[in-house]
Amino acid sequence: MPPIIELETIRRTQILEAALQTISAQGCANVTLDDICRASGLSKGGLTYYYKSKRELFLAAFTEFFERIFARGKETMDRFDDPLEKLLSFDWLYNPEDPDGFIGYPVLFDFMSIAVHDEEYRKIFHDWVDNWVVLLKEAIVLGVNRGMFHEMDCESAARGISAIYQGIATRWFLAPGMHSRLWALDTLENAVKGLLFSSDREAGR
Amino acid sequence: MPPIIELETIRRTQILEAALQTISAQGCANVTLDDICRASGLSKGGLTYYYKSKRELFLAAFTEFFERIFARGKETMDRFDDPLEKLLSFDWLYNPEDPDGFIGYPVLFDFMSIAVHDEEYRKIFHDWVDNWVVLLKEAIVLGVNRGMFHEMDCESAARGISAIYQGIATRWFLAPGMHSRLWALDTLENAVKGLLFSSDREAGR
DNA sequence: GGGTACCGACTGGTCGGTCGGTTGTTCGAC
DNA sequence: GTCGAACAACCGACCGACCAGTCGGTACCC
Repeated sequence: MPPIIELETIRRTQILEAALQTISAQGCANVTLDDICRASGLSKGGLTYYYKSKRELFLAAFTEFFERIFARGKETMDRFDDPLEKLLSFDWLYNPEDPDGFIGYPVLFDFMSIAVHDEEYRKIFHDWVDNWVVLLKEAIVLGVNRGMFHEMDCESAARGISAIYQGIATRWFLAPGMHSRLWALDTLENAVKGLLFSSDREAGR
Repeated sequence: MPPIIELETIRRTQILEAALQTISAQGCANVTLDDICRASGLSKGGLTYYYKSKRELFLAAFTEFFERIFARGKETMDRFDDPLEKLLSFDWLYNPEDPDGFIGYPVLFDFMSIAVHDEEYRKIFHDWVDNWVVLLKEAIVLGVNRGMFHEMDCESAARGISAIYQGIATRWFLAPGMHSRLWALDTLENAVKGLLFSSDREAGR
């Protein structure tokens, strides 16, 4: 009788989880394979059995990370019906109590600094951004169709909102003493409204 | 007769320049002292003579970097009289031809990913952000005094504008194919106007 | 007995830091 | 005026720590 869940699946998620935790806590540059072995409860040989190289493991870990964050975002967004509320539903990003979100920042920063010099990493980043854009764009189109927002280049606006989220998040996370959760939410709302309700905005990019 | 410029000053800037170029091109994690030696034209011994450790050298390089960028921003901003124009004067950030700005992105990304796990780095980041905030806040206060913007918490708004700049810049740099210069400028303008002209914005944070 | 899953000692390469040495310059003693 | 001591500026071979990847083994199952 085969096991209900593939052992391989268990091990791989176990390893990726350990990798993400370790990367988040120590930063990519300071993570050794031995660290991940310790965190995952496997030996070096065991690790190598599932991931042939450090690079392969890291790429898998980051991919897993982006999938998780995106799933979380989509899930939260789907809870709202109002387009504007959908677009502002990512306040869990600015919640230090939130385990998913908070652990993610160090991972994201590490990822981006690597992506600068690495084509394959950059590709993952692009895909991730594109996923967000599709999601946000749907909400914007919905708002336009309902007459809440005026006509606009919805994709550009979606990219803008996504970028603004990240900019605010960066400050909020790296300098929390000076940037409160309230500041983050307030700034986000006004900036997003600036994109959606600006009177002189044209449809062209 | 002593030399007109201190030799030490020449060497130190020579080394820091080499370090920044190398970091920008290869990424912190891939930079060795030998790389910087090669780039600066000094030997390992010569390097060590001026900077006792890799960490000390890197901290000095990053500090130098932040000073340069800030000086550049201030200089550009001072050219304008109109407060709104001042606040939108950083379009050189979104110019791939600009040597200062463009080389800076990889450096900034590297810096932030280290700052996550390093108190001393984080301190430098905080100071840098604070400098920007002071600068932007002055322009906002000016606008409020002239009656162009309504009353608001000028510091919060300054922090918001600064964060938005960075968010847009991040996307523009890391995924240039999907985020044109025009998109960056357009998004920036609307988001900033959202902060400055929002009707329901209160003075409290 | 062959295959899957895993172990952990070992190795080879890399890199930050060290250190003995060299060159050139200044300056006081004679 | 010159000798040499002291020092600043710099060189580059070397060392030792660290670490990714390897590989011969083991245990268990079919």
